[in-house]
Amino acid sequence: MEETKDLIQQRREKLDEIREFGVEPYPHKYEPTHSTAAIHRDFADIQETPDEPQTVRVAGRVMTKRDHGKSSFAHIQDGEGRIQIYVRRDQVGAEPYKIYRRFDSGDIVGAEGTVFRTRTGELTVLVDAIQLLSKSIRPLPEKWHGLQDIQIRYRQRYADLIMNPEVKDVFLKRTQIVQAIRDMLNAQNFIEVETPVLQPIYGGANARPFTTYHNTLEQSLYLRIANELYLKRLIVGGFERVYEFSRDFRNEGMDRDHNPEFTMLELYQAYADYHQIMELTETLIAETAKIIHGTTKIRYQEHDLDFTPPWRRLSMVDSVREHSGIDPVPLSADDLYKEAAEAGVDLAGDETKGEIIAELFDTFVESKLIQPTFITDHPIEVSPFAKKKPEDPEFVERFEFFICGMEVGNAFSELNDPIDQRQRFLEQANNLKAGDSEAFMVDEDYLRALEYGMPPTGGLGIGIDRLTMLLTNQYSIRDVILFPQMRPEN
RNA sequence: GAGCCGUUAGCUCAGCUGGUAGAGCAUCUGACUUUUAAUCAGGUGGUCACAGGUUCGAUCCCUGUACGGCUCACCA
Repeated sequence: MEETKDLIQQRREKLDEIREFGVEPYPHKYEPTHSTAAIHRDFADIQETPDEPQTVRVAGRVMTKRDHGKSSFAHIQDGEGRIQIYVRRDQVGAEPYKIYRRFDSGDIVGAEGTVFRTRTGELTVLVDAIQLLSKSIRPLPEKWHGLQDIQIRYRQRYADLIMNPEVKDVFLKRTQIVQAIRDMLNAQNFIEVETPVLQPIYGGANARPFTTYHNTLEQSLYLRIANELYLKRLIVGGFERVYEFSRDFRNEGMDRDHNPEFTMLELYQAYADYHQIMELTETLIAETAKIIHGTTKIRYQEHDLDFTPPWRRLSMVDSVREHSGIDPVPLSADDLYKEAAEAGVDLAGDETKGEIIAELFDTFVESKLIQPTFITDHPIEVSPFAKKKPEDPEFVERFEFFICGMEVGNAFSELNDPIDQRQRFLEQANNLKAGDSEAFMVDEDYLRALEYGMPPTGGLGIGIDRLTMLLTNQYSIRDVILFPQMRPEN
C-alpha cells in the first residue's frame, strides 16, 4: 500500500542489513522441539532457574519486543499461544545480537534456549541462539487495541487471525463442530460422500444459481444450490445412509445470515421418516453443543437457549394460528387471502392457499421462534420433494427448525413416488416459465433414478454456518466464514 | 434495491456554529542486562476515502461516487 511505504521501506532496509551480515532472512526450515503451549505445560512447575536446565527450540511470530540496551524481551506467538523470550547480548554473542536488533514485531523467528521463570514469575526462554525464519516487511496493527476495522478484518483475515485470538477460536470451534457431527454420523454408519459442485441441472432448493460454462463440453453448468438430488440418487444406488458437507452457492442477497457460498450438511437415511430425522436432528445438535460448551444450555446474544431434547414441535398451521390469530384451516383460499392481506401480509394475489400460509408464517412466526423449534407439516406447494401426509394431501411430511428467528435446517420424508415427483417437477417448470426465477427445471435423470425405486427415506439439511453462529455467539455469518464475500477494494 | 450511519498517520481514536490537523501505540535517534501497554529524552510520519460545489477560506456545509456497517426488501 502506498500509505505504508515508509514503514515498509524501513523494514526492507533492515532486510538488506541482515543480508549484509550473511544471514538468509527466508531460510527453508526450522525444527522446533516445543510449541509455546508445550513449554507452558512441561515447565509449569519450575522455579526461577532450574538446576538442570533443558534446552528447547520454539518458533513463532514476534508480537512484542522490549529492548533494554544489551538485553531484550519479546513475546512470540505460535499456533497455540505465546511464550516470552529473553535475549541477552552476552548469551547470544555480539554480532547475533546486532542482527536481532534488526528484528521487528511480525517477524517469524526460531529461538533455542533454556526455560526459566523471571523475577515476576513469567515462564521465559533464555535464548542461546535466535534465528530469523521470515522477515515481515509490513507492520502489524497496534498491539494494545489490535485490529478493529471490520472491513480490514474481513478482507485481510490473515491479519485478523494474527491479532485477534478470539477470532481464531471461533474458527477452531467451527472445525470442532463439523468434526463432532462427522464423528456422530460415522458412528451411526453414515458414509461421507462427494457429489458434483458443477451441475448441468440445478435443483433441490428454490434459489437463483450461479451459471458457468464448460468450454470442451460447450455447455452451461451451474454451481450447485443444493446436493439433495445427488445424495438421493445414492440412496437409490444402495448407499443407505449418506451425508456430505456441501459448499452450496446461491446467487442472491447478502446479509447477516446469507453469504453467496455457504456450507450445508445434507444427510439421507433409508427407511426413516421425518419423525426419526427430527430425533436425529435434536440429538446431533444437542450433542454438538455439549462437545463445544459442555452443556446444552448456551447464551446467544441476548438469549438463553436450551438445546436439550426434545424440542418443541409445532405444525406450521398451528404456529400461524398461534402468532397471527388467523386459522387457515377452515378458510377458502380467497378468504384466507383477504384475512392475510388485511393483516398486512404483502401478497400478489395469485397465491395458492398453501403459499399464503407460508407467507403468514414468514411474516408472523419465523422471527418469534427463539428456542429451538421444529415447524412441521408444510403446504405441499412450497415443498416439491416432500411426501404428502397420508391423512391430508394438501400438506407434507416436512419440518424446518428455527433458532433465534433463523431457519437452521430443513427436512422431509423424501418423496419417492416417481409419478408424483414428475408432477411436482412440472409445476416447478411452469412456475419457472411464469417468471419465478427461483423455480427449477425437470431433472429427467433424477426421475429415472426414482423409477428404479428409492426406499422410503428421511432427509435433512443443516446450515452449518448458522449453526456455528449460534454455537460461537457470533452475530453475523461473516464472522464464521474465514473469507466472506466482499466487493473488490478498488 | 431503499433508508440511516461511517471512512482523519501503519494501527486505535480525538478534532468545538468553517480559519488547511492532534493523541496513544508503532516507527526512527540516544540511554538502559529481569521487562511485560517497559521506562526516560528527542524526532519522522497526513491528497482528512474520491470527485465536484458553496465560501475570502472546507476534515467540517451541500451534491455525486466508491467501499463498509446497521435496518428493511429480496432470499421458502
